[in-house]
Amino acid sequence: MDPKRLLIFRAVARAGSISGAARDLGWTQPAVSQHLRALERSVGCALLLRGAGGVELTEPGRVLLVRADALAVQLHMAEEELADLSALRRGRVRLAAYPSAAATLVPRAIAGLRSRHPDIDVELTEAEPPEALDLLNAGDVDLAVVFSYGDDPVDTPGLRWTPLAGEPVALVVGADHAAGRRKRLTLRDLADEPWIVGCARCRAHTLLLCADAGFEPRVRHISDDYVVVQNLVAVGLGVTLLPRSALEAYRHPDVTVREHASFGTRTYGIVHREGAEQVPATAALVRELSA
Amino acid sequence: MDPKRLLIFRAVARAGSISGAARDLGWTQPAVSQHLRALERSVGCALLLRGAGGVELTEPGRVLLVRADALAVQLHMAEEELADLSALRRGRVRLAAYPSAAATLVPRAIAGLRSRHPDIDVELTEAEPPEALDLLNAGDVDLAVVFSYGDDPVDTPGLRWTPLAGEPVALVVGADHAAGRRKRLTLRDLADEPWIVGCARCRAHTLLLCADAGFEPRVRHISDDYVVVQNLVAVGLGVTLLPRSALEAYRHPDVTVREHASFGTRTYGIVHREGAEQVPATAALVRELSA
DNA sequence: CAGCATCCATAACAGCCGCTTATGCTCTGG
DNA sequence: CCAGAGCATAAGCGGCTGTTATGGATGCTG
Repeated sequence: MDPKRLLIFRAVARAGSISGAARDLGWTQPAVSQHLRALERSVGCALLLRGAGGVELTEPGRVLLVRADALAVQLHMAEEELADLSALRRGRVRLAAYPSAAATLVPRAIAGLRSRHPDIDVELTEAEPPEALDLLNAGDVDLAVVFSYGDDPVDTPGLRWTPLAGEPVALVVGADHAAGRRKRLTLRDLADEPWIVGCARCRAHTLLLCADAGFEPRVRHISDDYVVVQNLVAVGLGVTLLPRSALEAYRHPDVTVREHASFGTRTYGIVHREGAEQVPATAALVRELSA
Repeated sequence: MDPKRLLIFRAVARAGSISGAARDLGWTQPAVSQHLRALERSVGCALLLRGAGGVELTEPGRVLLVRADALAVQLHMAEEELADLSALRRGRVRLAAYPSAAATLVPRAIAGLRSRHPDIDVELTEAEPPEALDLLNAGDVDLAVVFSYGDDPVDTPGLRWTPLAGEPVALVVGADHAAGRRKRLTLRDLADEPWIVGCARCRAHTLLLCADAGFEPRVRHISDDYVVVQNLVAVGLGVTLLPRSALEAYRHPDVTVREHASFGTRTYGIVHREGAEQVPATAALVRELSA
């Protein structure tokens, strides 16, 4: 049974005549008449009695009308819901972000989105870039904020990487460390210090920079957590490199921070599945994050 | 939004891939692919993310799927219900019948219908022919059992009259009436008796027959009710003409009944709106009544 | 009571939707 | 690295789905 014909039948029942339904539908009368004939043939019994002055439903017709109404309701609700989603009157985005972004960039973006579109829900999951990409691939999130040190962080096909901005990486030493008082501080100056590194990517970046500077750092502590790392530095247990956003999110009073081009930059950006940018709520959050 | 495309979308979501849905639908993959594109264009956002190995729903897609499922349910229920109606597994017929038919022919037909199709409901309204035709025209009943004295009882266009059978009309006199003992009894013999007549049609028939017999009857009592009429006759308050079915429905012990060709015949039959014979339950009852 | 308006059905026709075939691309897995 | 599976696109064609044209039946109305 063709649902389109069911809706035409409904229009006829509603209008009380075939001609009336045709006017309502913006069609000609024979078009409606033919559809009705086809519908009656497909269901095998008369749905309406033709008489002068209009039509009247038979018992099967009345039964069918109930279903046709329900069908129209579902269709209408579907249109309404999608219109809401498209107009950002409601929606949901599942976002993954690494900790320091989750503490700085992301809250600002969510607040901006909420002010413009109060009924868009954002579900945030904190995850380091590799894990965030896994979540994306598994379909557990729609969007991920990740960082990279220059290279393309995405290796899986089907994912799209959009870099947003670079942030300088800073050298962090204890506040009472002698190096902190130097006018020009280079990595080389800290070749003999114990080093603290973070996740695999950050660790690789540190090792690379140090190698360029001509030494191999002694890695004493490992932690992803920029609060932990700064506390270690603050009490003199080592030195480290941290991107600006981590220091923006949390700044221990007893550390000294030095930015310099030689410490490199970290790029952060957005990753989403191909096509996800077509989803209104996701696109809206992307705009907020890009702003 | 085209409901057909909604169902195609549902098939894709269900199959997990466009190719799979195409196989389920017995179509080729591009056909489904094109419908999806059209659907996504019409709703204005991506409904599914294409990836190697299949597709995955977006948030709008998941929302839409709920509606598509509901739509499919309604469509399926509509098909089921109409199939039931067509197969006479359920249904309803509203029937009007004049009293003596309602007491004889109709109960037999309803019983026959019930034995064959237990879930067809028959709603009986007792009504004399003119009123029955009004009920038909007003759409309050689907079928009417009416009688006539030879002429076509239907004057309204859009109604179809199907005579079923004729039944002899009998002369009814009191059991102790002298006329009852005559070998050959004619109307002429009762020219001086008080007469009892029924409804307008029956009355006209009686007057016509008497006029043919050469006299004008003195109409003393008027009643549609064949029990009332026979009781009047039984106590000697008059004579009357009654069709055989009225005497089959009720036969007072103290009346004498004489059938003769000269008393005429009454034809009973069925009237329904044009097209109503296409309604399964109505057609089934018509068959029972005609049997 | 004729005449007109309304309603429905049918026939014939035309355009476009909708499905097919054909082809190319990407990604996966052995 | 080469099938195998999945999806997109282009092009073509058949048939569905509209249209116009016409006729019959009913009912209102002057």
